[in-house]
Amino acid sequence: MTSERSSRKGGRSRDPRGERGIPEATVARLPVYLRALTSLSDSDVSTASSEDLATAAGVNSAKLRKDLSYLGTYGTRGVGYDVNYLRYQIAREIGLTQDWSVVIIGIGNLGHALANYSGFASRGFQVTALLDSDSARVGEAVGGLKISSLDDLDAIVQDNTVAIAVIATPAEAAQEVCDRLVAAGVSSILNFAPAVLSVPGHVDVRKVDLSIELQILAYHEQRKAQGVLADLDELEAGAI
Amino acid sequence: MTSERSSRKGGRSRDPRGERGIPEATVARLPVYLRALTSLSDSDVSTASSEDLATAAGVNSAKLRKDLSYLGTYGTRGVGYDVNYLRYQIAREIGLTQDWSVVIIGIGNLGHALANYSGFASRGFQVTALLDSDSARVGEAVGGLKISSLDDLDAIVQDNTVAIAVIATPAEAAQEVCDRLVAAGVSSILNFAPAVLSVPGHVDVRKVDLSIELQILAYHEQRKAQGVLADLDELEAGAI
DNA sequence: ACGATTTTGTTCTCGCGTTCACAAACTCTT
DNA sequence: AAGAGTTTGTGAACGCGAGAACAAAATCGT
Ligand SMILES: NC(=O)c1ccc[n+]([C@@H]2O[C@H](COP(=O)([O-])OP(=O)(O)OC[C@H]3O[C@@H](n4cnc5c(N)ncnc54)[C@H](O)[C@@H]3O)[C@@H](O)[C@H]2O)c1
Ligand SMILES: NC(=O)c1ccc[n+]([C@@H]2O[C@H](COP(=O)([O-])OP(=O)(O)OC[C@H]3O[C@@H](n4cnc5c(N)ncnc54)[C@H](O)[C@@H]3O)[C@@H](O)[C@H]2O)c1
Repeated sequence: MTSERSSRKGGRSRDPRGERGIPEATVARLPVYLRALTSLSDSDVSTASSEDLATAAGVNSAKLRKDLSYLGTYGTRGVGYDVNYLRYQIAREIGLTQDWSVVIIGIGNLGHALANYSGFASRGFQVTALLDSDSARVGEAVGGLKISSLDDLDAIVQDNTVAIAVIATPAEAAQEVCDRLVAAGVSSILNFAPAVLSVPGHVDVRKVDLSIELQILAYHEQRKAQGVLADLDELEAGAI
Repeated sequence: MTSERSSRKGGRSRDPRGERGIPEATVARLPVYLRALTSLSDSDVSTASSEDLATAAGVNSAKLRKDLSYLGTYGTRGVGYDVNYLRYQIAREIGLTQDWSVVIIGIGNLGHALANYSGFASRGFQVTALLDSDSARVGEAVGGLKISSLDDLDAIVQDNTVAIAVIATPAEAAQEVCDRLVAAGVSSILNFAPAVLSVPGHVDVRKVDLSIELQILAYHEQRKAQGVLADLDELEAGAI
């Protein structure tokens, strides 16, 4: 969706190793369920039905039940799901029982916003380094961290066992930065630059592209407008 | 995708009006093709084959050809596509031959970055207003615009015939802001707040959720790590 | 003029994802 | 204890999207 699909072949179909895999579409929804469960838990709700959860997550309840069924049978028929128990199970499945170290490359407009964002830490993602190639920026403190030089990348990735990196550089620099990240051992990348990244098969790339989102909205908006015009034409043609 | 599907029923299947619709998955890729074409055009390439374009866009060439076939038959067999002609046709189809007026609500960390971003204007999206509820922020100039009060929303939307709004407020405020936008006549919303928005059927919502993206990466990362462990076990068990 | 070559547009097939619908399993009431 | 009422988990049907494969259409070389 909305985004570049993972480069690995998806699906729950038989793995070489025989492990059960969760469908990609389901993986993308689990975080939404997690958020809904956290919200319910904060309101001291201890049990919720698939209908309740589905409403909170903005999906249809059959889909939610099927999604959860890939994790195991954590519900009780006639009752529903234990909010805290299910929350833990989803968190475990996604891998949020451990903390993840994240580095951000390119501390410009967007990089600053990301570095100052508190919503990552609260979900188990610890920003451990900020990197920029601009020597004028190196040393500057942002969100409690000092900006490091890109030359320190290898050392930083090793020291913090970083698996996830965020690219917020201009598009021209994205592929080169990406290559250096991969060489340093990073195997998951979130890319904000409007560029197609090419990576080896074991590396996952996801992209966030605001211009594309706006263009998709524009397409539908244009269609709505055309519909209105067509309706007007029908009226003028005396179709009613 | 990465993102909340459009609320309208998708697909190219027969419309009540009988207009041909473009599949949602194709719509999401057209902007990528557009970017690739622009890049080729800037390098003075006048003709490109589906293979060339597919490589530049990071997709498979059969998929690209099929996508383009929904727009019309703009290629020449044995030759390829005229870069500028195709670029114009895609832009027209998406609705980029007109300019779109965009407003941003919530000018905090992220809102500032968006307001300062030049990449929107260059793709036909004109940011015409910045709104915030914090009276201390109203009047502040950001990226050549002054922040307006949320109370002026109705007037601003009317004056600029705004169809598209970007929500960058905290999650708690998102639904209320959304309701006000819809009431003012906005029918396309790009939501950055980690909240499920409920809107009437004629309004399109797309969401950009960084925490979800990171969690999806974490899931795959965890799986890779488990795979390595399993391999180690096999080794220890003398499987080789 | 014509065969070889290139490349598009489209048909066909397969697999994934969504949704419906219902039996199974649990609780609650009497 | 038994029947009524809930709610889960899943089998089955269906539609959309991806990709392989190929016929049709254009160019090029001779
Ligand atoms: N600002 C936004 O709201 C926004 C919105 C959508 C997309 N984007 C995209 O995000 C990216 C960043 O946008 P921005 O507005 O922050 O840009 P920016 O120019 O403000 O910041 C880019 C930063 O990257 C650094 N940089 C450049 N080359 C580098 C390299 N090789 N290695 C490391 N750092 C390098 C620069 O020094 C600068 O600090 C761009 O690709 C942009 O298209 C930004
Ligand atoms: N900063 C990031 O990098 C980042 C990343 C991912 C998601 N987000 C999400 O984006 C949203 C904004 O993040 P941020 O870091 O900019 O937060 P922020 O707190 O810096 O900014 C929020 C802004 O919204 C304004 N606001 C609050 N209520 C409002 C209302 N009812 N109407 C209009 N304006 C209102 C506030 O005055 C403030 O200026 C949040 O929902 C956040 O979760 C941010």
